[in-house]
Amino acid sequence: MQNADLSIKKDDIDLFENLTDSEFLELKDLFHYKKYKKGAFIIAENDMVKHVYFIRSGLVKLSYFDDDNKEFILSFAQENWWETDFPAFYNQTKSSLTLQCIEDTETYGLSFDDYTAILDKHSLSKYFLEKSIKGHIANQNRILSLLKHKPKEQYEQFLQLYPSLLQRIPKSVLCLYLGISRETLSRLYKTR
Amino acid sequence: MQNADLSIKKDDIDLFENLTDSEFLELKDLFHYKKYKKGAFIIAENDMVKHVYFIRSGLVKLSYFDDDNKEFILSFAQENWWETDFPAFYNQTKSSLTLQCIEDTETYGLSFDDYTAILDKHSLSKYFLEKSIKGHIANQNRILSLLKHKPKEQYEQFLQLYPSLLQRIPKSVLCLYLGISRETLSRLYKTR
DNA sequence: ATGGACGTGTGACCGAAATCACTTTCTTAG
DNA sequence: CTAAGAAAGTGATTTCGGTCACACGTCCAT
Repeated sequence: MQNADLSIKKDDIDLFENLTDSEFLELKDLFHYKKYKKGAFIIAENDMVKHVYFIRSGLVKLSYFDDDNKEFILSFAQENWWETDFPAFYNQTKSSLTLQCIEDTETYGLSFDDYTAILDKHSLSKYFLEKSIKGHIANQNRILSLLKHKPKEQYEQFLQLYPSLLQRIPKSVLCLYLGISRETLSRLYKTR
Repeated sequence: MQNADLSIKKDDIDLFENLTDSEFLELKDLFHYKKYKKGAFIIAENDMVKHVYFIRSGLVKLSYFDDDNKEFILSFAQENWWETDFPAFYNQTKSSLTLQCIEDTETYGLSFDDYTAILDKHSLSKYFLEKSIKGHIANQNRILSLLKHKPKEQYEQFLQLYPSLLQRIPKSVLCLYLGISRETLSRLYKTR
């Protein structure tokens, strides 16, 4: 009924938190709402990657598929994270990764052109820098965990860092993120 | 003889490229030059991490040592990269990582306070964002490589991405980055 | 020049985790 | 409610890469 229900609100994206009302009004129309069903692809392989996506609700996985179609999960992204195939997004080329929903997911897409256009405004680059640093730290933890290649420790680190995600991600998917086989993962949490 | 030789120049750090002369003059004294010998620690374990370091010349490694004092290398940083123990830097706490020189290295240190103070000036946050995104993409490539855990592929990817580094890094150090043993690494490039 | 530290190559052995094959349990759509 | 498919558990087997042990070469520093 009310159009207001469909339009973006100031508290839909944490990016808007520090903006004045007029700054918010200036930017709000650049963020395009879209809803995806569980299993749907936000980015499919070889898509042109025109947007970076803010996850408003739900859970997605960013994956690479090798020549044998074996899947490797680069990251999970949940509420309040920005995700996309960054190499493809930045170079405006076709994706070599896929972004697929593990749950029903709501996103706000921001196009590359709009992204670059607004970066200089209202300390948005500072906002994205903070997000990026957080991601960098998370990635370093992940790398360290992978370097040790002790399945048990990896599982336990994941358990410790993201306890809530454990319930939302099937074990058969988690193992693609941890880099261990489904079977070893299955054997892990019973022998203890 | 000449003081000028000791003071920072505009082309010492790519950060200054897009600044006017007056903007440069305003900032230049915040960057503290320091020279390290090969093997020296820029950050030792449990140091307070007060600075982020711009590598002007040389090569460093960012490492974690586990309880058995086994070393894992999170990243190499060479010319024109910024490096530090980011979790410790951002929280201004003691480092759990070490930053050690593989070669004689020249750095410009920027303190946390100065860093936060100048972020809002002259689109510096945009500069750091770009650096951060590049790091993010590099990290994702690394993660993917580690997930596959095929020593051969990992070595070849490193070879492809950083051919010049291969000559500068001892094999016994490279293996700590690739997450494979010195012996398997040694056997790799002969069987082909 | 020589001895020690360091980096590297190589063989033998072993074990942890991948793979394969199958069963059981849990979901979900009709 | 039930059938079909997805997810998860489990045993048997194999294999890749780690560990151990030792040899060899090179580069400084005394």
